[in-house]
Parts: sequence; C-alpha cells; structure tokens
Amino acid sequence: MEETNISRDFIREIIDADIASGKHSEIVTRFPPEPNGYLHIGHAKSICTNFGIAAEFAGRCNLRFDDTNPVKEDIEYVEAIENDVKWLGFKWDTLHFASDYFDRMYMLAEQLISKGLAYVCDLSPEDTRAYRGTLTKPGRNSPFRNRSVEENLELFRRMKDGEFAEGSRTLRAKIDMTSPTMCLRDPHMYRILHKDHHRTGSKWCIYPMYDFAHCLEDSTEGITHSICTLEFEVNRPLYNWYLEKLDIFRSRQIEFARLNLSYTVLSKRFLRKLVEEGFVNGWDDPRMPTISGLRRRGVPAAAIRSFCSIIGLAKRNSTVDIALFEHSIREKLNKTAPRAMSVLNPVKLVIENYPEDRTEHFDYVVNPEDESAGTRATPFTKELYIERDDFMEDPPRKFFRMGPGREVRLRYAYLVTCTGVIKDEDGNITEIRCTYDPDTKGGNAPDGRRVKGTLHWVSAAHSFPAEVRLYDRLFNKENPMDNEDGVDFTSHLNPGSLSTVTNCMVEDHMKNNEPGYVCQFERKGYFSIDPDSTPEKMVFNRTITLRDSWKKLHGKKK
RNA sequence: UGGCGAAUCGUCCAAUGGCAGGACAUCGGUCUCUGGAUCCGAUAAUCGGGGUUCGACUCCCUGUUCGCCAGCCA
Repeated sequence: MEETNISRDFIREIIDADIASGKHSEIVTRFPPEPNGYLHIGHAKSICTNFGIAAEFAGRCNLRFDDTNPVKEDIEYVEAIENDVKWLGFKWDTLHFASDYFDRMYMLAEQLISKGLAYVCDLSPEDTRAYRGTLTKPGRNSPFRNRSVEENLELFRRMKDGEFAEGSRTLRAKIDMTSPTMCLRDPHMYRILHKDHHRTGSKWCIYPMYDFAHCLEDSTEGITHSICTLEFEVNRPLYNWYLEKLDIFRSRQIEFARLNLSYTVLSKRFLRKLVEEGFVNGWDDPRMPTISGLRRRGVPAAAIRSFCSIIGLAKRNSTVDIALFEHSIREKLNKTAPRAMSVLNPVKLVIENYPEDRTEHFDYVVNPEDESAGTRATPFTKELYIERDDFMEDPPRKFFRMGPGREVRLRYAYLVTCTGVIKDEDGNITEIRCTYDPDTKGGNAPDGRRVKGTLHWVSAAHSFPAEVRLYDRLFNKENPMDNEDGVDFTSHLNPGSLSTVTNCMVEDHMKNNEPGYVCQFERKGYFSIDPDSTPEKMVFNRTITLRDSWKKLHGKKK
C-alpha cells in the first residue's frame, strides 16, 4: 500500500520482538466489529492497523463479526461492514462469525465447569450487583458458588435446553469476588436470552458474554496479536485467565487509544441519535464521519488510509484536529482529481466584440499535478457565465478580479476588459459586459502585459444547471461532547453544515460521469457526483474546499 | 476513595541514558494562467517536586492531572 510509516509504533515493536524471539513465525490479526451499526473513521484506524500490520509482516488478517448479542445485532449491518472494509482497500484472509463458534464455546464452558472453575448462579441481576461490591469494597461469594460439578453440568445443560426464564440463571467463572479488578469478580460467561439470532435462528437461548467469547474466537483462529482499544485494558487479565485455564492457543491482547476527531462525534450511540432523530439524512449523509458518509462525500479511501497512517498509534487518549484529516483529503485529491470549470453562483458575461456565431475550443489541462492526465478541449463562446463573487463594482484593495475597466484573464481563453454592467430595476447586476483582446488567445498577451486575476468560466451554450450541496463541519464546537453548560451535543450542530445551491452552471462534459466521480471545480474545491443525481438533474457534493487565503484575508465572507 | 493505564510544541506522533525531531495548524516570504498546488523560512513542547548519573523526555521516589472498570453490552 502507498502509506509509509515514518517510525515504528509500540505495537509493531512488540511484533518485531515476537518475530525476533521466534515466538511467532506468522502474524495473524483480525478486525472484529459487532454488527450493530455502521463503521466510522474510528473503525478505519483499527482496520488500517490490523490489515496493515498483517500485510507488512506477510501475515493474515481476518474479518470477524462479533455477533454474540442477538438483541442488538442485525444482518443488515453485516453487508454494510463488509462493503466498507472492501472499499477501504482491504481483503480479509477468512470471514468468520463468532456465532460459528457457539458449539465450541459451549464445549469449553463445560470444560471449565468440569475443572471446578465455573458455576451456574441463580442470583437475580439486582442481587448479583449487590454481591459484587464496589470499586472500593470487595464482593461476597454467591450462595450458589459451591454447587457440585455434576449439578452445574446438569443445570448448564438445562439452561441450554431452554428450561429457564431469561435472567433467572447465568454461568459464571469462579475466580475471586474480592479482586480489586472488577471483571475478575466471578464474571458472567453465559446469559439466557430467548431471542432468535440473525444467523443461528432459534438454535440457542443462551449466549456467551464478550469476555468469554472474544478470547476464544481469537484463540480458535490462531490470532497472534489481538489489537483492540484502550477500554479493554482492564479486561486483559480475564482474557488471559480463560486461555490459561482452558490451555488453548494464547493470543495476546494489545490495546491502543481509539481515535477522537475534533468537530465531530465518533460514538455509535450518538451517531445513531443523529440519524434516528433526523439531524442528518441517514448513515451515509456526507456530513457523517461514517465510512459510507465519507465515501458519498467524495473522500478517497486512500486519503483515509494515509490519514490513519499519519496520526500514529499510541496509548494516550487524544483528539486529532480535523484539519489534519482535511489536509489528507486535499493532498490526495490534488494529485488525482481531474479539473473542471463550474460556476456555482453564475452571472452572465457577454463579450461585446466576440462574434455571435463563433465557438472556439481551448486546450484544458486536466490535472496540472498529473501530466499523464493530458488535456481536453473546452468550448468558448460570446456568452459565458462567471462567478458573481468574481466581480465588484467598487473593488477593495488587493481584489485581483473583475471590476469596471479592469482587465482579467479568462482561464485558458482570452484577456477581457470589463466595459460595464446591466442591472434590473432593483439594482441587481444581471449581466456584465466586456471586450476581449483577440491577440491574447490562449490567455497570454504578446506584449507581455500581466493581469493579476484569472477567472474560471463556462460557455452558456455548453453548460447546464445542476444542484450543488456545500458541506461544512458537522459541529461548530471543537468537542461537541463537552457539555459543561449542561446542553445536549445536538445543540452544537453547525446550522451551516449543509447549504444547497441550485442552478450552478456545469460544463456539459460532466454529464458523462457517474455518481462517485470526484473532480476539482477550479478555485472552488473538490466535488463528487452524488447518487441522488438523475439525467434530468445532476447533484454534486462539495467534498472539501480548496485552501483559500483570500477568504482568510477578509474573514468569513457570505 | 480500590485497581489498571496515560502524561512531549496549539494538535497528533517520534526520540528507548547522549544535539527534543516530523506532520497539521498559525505567521511570513517565493512562485504561479486555480488568491489552489509547489518551494523557503519563522513561531512553538518534555505535568510539578526530589533523587540516581559526566549526562535524564527516558531510570527511581513523590505529588498532580486525565482516561478506563462496579451490564446478564461490546
């Protein structure tokens, strides 16, 4: 892959050492999402890490759905997740579902019971909590802790056979109710859930808990390095306990800090709220930090990959400035996106001395950053559209664009001089008039005179109106979750995160492109064709603006 | 208040006892037929207090701050 890591992160160093010591000859990783929502850029960090490491060490990486809780999961998400991983540019070695291991897990649970290391507990959820103690007070043993192996085996089998009500019994590991590590206080291994599972149907009514299931999944697949996020750090002793007591392949869990990004939220729960309460138009709304949202917005997978590489990997909780992500997007698109001229806020420009019936074609450089992209012909006529913002009747200092009597360049075409404007009865400019200098064909004056401004344009006869959706950051607060004033994060939503502009004038040739196509509208930013597009009405998404030092100079215009 | 973990430019990541470096952001300049890109430069940091050492971001002690754990979620 194209990413280059400047320095080794702590995980790669651990793996280096494991290779050097001969502990492992092949590295196996996995990406293990729960199919209960859509993937976002935070998952991309994990995906790039797991698949990236496997590739770098010539190992393997599996995609595994951690579907141990039928209450929250759905097959709908499985397909979306597979799609997103593929789109990000990764291929898994093998595809697995935790539910495929339910038989094996059940068998291993019985083993633990037989070893006297697990028991069926009849405590209610409330009593379980009371017996657990608190962070500072040790727990007490469950009254069911000392049942015989035979009784436990019998009860566990009857749990599996559906003889008991939900919540009436659980299978617990017998560890230490006084441990300062909470998850070691006889953690639950199985709970009763009379719910159909999206893959196993009604076969099971008991389902394994994360801590018991995950280490077994890893071990079964021979995962050498089980990379997960920091909140599982406290679960690691339990992860190791199960593998040790069962005496099966020892996967090693390593935790890294999850991604936080400024001006957005990266938590399934809150993203779901945005979707379900209509703050955005679905999981793939181009303002969403979801993979599907970014894809629809026009962000290239390569930009996401390079972003994940550049932010590094560490154990420190941190928040990456979204400007760094925007930089990655621009950097990638600048090198790859074909250029086009489109006028977002059009005003007619009429060249008084240009023949009515003439059409000239100029060579247009498709991408100045990529010579192999070549050139194409772009049509030029007497009546054009230019950007309304590119004209001022009374221009301030340092305004290089068009104004009465000023000469500017029409990109790749001619130097033109403004001769006047036509206004309607309200004083709005409806048309700008100019003359062209026939000796400046191609955009350069033979006498060497220079103009400071170059404007983009489209031929009125060779362009069509389209809808353009302009996106901005989703929130106007750096950390939307910081609710020191007690307000909900949705009150920090940026009201200007989407503004729709209609009747933008786009070059005719753009009609030949499909949704997903990404290009640069010169001087305006990068734009992608939205799937909402129809042959009658094309819709473009602004992926990201160009850096704009003029706008910066003059503060926020508009 | 028990346990686990983390503290380095504004932000993210390096430096593993030997000149604190890179990227983004910001500011300035160069260049330009995109006020884009490019190129150059500047600003800017080791949480506090002790200790070990010729030498400490790094090791030790101590304090502080932040994160995680008391789901039959993952």
